[in-house]
This record gives sequence, structure tokens and C-alpha cells, in this order.
Amino acid sequence: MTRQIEPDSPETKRTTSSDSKRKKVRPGRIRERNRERILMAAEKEFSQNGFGATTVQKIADRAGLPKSNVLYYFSNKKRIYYALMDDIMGRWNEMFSKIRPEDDPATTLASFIHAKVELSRTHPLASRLFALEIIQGAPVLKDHLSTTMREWVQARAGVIQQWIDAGRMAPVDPVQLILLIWSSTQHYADFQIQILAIEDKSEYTESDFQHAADFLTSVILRGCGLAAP
Amino acid sequence: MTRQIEPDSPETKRTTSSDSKRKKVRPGRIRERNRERILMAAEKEFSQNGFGATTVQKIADRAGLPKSNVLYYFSNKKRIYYALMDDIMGRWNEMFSKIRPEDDPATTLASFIHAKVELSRTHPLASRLFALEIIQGAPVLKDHLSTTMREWVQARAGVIQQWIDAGRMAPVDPVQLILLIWSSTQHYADFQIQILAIEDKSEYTESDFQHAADFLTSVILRGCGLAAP
DNA sequence: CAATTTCCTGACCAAATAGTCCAGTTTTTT
DNA sequence: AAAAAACTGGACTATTTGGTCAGGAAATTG
Repeated sequence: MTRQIEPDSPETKRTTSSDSKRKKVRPGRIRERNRERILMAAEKEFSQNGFGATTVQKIADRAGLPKSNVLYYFSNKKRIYYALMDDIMGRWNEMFSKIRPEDDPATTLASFIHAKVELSRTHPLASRLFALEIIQGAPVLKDHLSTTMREWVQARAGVIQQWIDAGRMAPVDPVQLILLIWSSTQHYADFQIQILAIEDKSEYTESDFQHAADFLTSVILRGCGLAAP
Repeated sequence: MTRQIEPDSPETKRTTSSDSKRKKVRPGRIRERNRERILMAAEKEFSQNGFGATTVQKIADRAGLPKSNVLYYFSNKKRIYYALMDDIMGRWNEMFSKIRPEDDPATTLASFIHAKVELSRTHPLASRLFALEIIQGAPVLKDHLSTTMREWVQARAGVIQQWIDAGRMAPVDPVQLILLIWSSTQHYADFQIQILAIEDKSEYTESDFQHAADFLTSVILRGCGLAAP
């Protein structure tokens, strides 16, 4: 991690070491707790209203803090947004393991699909926030897309191409394949409302995600000429 | 079409007959022209900033009209938004033909994919605007989703199920299949920035869409146990 | 315990915003 | 050509916004 995105100087002089251990009572315990509260509130607000329509006051209310206190931790609205984007990209980076040419295509793709669906399930707000950012032209993440993420995709695409060359799967465009998996899984978080309305439910259940992951795995693997692992 | 969405009374007393013929010089030619300008400007602004962060002033500037003039045609910001949503849903309804059990599965699905990719190509702003609306909880379209769109999907899913029962394609969840096609095609418009960054391009070309449509058709059809038509 | 650092917050402000109002102009209808 | 309807745009307002600031409360440290 470590602030890839934040453009200007960080919002605090002495940040705690970026880890997730939030019960550690030592250094800035209050700071840590409030920071977390603010970020959770902001994630909710931003993902629901977008950056421009979210007010610092609403974030503060949801976090149960006065507005000035929020602005004490994050000197302005953008900083809060940057911090969230940083978190999201960090999580994304951690989530997916490397893939190697000698791995099994079917197993690898299947576990990628499952991981991505799982991410949609456990972090729907982050997923929507990311989607909003991209749809609106990625004003903050543009750089990240054309460097880190681009390399991420190209590396994976390279391995998939090797699988194809070795005749281990059908010849499909590797980049398009990654995009297909990306979009179809992302969709479960981003368009949740639409899916629930269409299926006449009021909430996802655990098994909906299982079902979705299984469906995607079976269709996409078969689409690549692979048998389910 | 005809105002399914607009909640309160229409923004004009005598609307022209809702058709798209905008060169007709007869009745309120100025009205028609300005309305069109405003809607185009609003589509751009809303799809870039979302509803809340878009200002009437910016719409007016883009349309080349003074703000009060915009508010003369649409009595408030919401009305502009409603009108756009109405247009979008109208276009969606017109776009896709009925499908019947005796149709050929492969041909039908392929043409659906192509139509949807084409819609992403020709109306990217509308696509993004729709996505924003849904991601943010569909405050305006919620009703539409659980009625019109729900029926649309269920009807198609029914036919697909008949194809499956008749052994004409692999047994996959029909609703999930429609969602898969929906999401993967929508993606090309909504996440354009991400795709361009990853592929290191600055613009889509005509053939990118052709390529995408072909890829999706081949993988999804094969995933359904169908040969390309 | 006293000094210092960190944390907290109400009051305040300049800028921006959605929407109103109305007097004047242009277009359409009669 | 006159009357009616549609259109234009500048001035105005009440409210909301992001952000500042100064002073005080708590916590930490020596």
C-alpha cells in the first residue's frame, strides 16, 4: 500500500503503520478509531451520492462527530476520498495471487471468479465507489489504471496466452476474458438493486453469491473450452 | 414511451407528439430545439457528475442558454433528470425485439449481444447515466425495475428455459445468463476509461466494438453449449 | 505535577446553488 | 395588424456548502 494515490502531502504527520490492527491501544488510539469511523461513514456516503453530492456534514453526522472534527482529521473532502481510493486499491492488490504458466487454467480462472465474487459480497460499497469513480472518468484513479492496473492485467493476459499457445484452452482474447470476468462479477455489487428487483427479492442471501459464482464459473470455463475443476 | 416515469405533471402544457422527428418546423420549433439542446447538455453533465453534483448553471452553459431559460422549459432540475430517464427507458424498450420459443437460440442470443454492444457504442452517455442511477440505489427507476424490466427479463428467461427443456442448449440459469450478457456489454460503455487505460488506447475504434461483440458471442454461446450461428 | 503535545469544537465566512420574479422581446394565432 | 402566447435574460434571495480559526479540554510525557 503506502499512499500511491494521495497527490499532496498526507493528512497527518505521524500516521500509524498502515496496518489493520485497530485494537492496538498504544499510539494514537483515538485518532485511529475516529479515522476508521470517518472512513466508514464516507464510504457509505460517497458510494451512495458520489463525490460532488456528498457533504462533509453528512459524513460527520453518520460518523457521529462534529464537522470540524472530521476536518481536523482530513483537512478537506478530497483527502477523505483519496484515503478511500487508496484502501480500495490496496485491497484489490492484496486479493489476487499471482498466476503462473504452469498453473492449471481451469482451477486458476475458477478461483479468480470466486475471489472476485467474494469481494463483491464482502465489500459492496467499495465496489460501487470504485465504479462511480471509473464511470465519471476516473479523475483520481486514472494514473493508477494506466500503470499498476494495466501491468496487472497484461501480466495475467500473458500467462493466459501461454495457456492458449500450449493448447490448454480455447483461443480467446485474454484481455477480453479478464474484462469479462471483471465486469460480470463486479456487476453483482454495483447493480445489486437491479438484480434484486428483477429476482423479486429484498436482499441477497449467502447462497445467491454461491449460485452466481457457480454459474459464472461454469459458463465462462466452458466458453474457454475448459471443464470445471 | 409516453411519460411512465415523470411523477408529477408534465413540464409543458402542449407537448409535441413525443416522436423523434425534430426537423418538423411546425409547432413549437424553438421549444423543440431548445429542449433537445438542454437534454443533450444534461445527459453529458449528469453522466459525468451524477444528479446531485450537476448544477443547472452548467447544463445551461453547455446548452448555450441562460439558466433561467433552462428553468423555463423544465421547471426544476429533477424534471430534466426524469425526462432523460424516460428517454433512456424508451430507447431500451424499442431496442430489443421479442423472442419466441421457436427461434434459434444461438442466433437470438448473438443478436441480443450485438444489439446491446451497439447500444453501448452509440449511446455511451445514456448507458453511464443509467449505471449511475442504479448504483446509487435507483431512486427514480426503482419502480420501473420491479415492474417493466422485471417482466421483460422474466419473459425472456421463460423462453430460454424452454430451449433448455427442449435440449437445444446447455442447462444454465436463464436469468443469470441475461444478467451476464447485460453486464458484460454494459461494461464497454461504463468502464470505457478503464478499458482504454488497460489497452493503452485513447479512443475506441469501430472495430474494438466489433471485436468485443465477437468475443462475447463466441465465449457466451460456447458457454451455453451452442455453436456460433 | 507541570509542561507540552494532541485532540476537539462552536462560531464564523465567502462562495455557490436552486429556484423565483418580472419586464421586455419575439413568434404565432386570430 | 392586433392580440395572445411563447420565449428570453438580468436581478434577486434564502439556503447550503467547504473550509478557517481561535480557544479550550484531554491526554501524554518528563
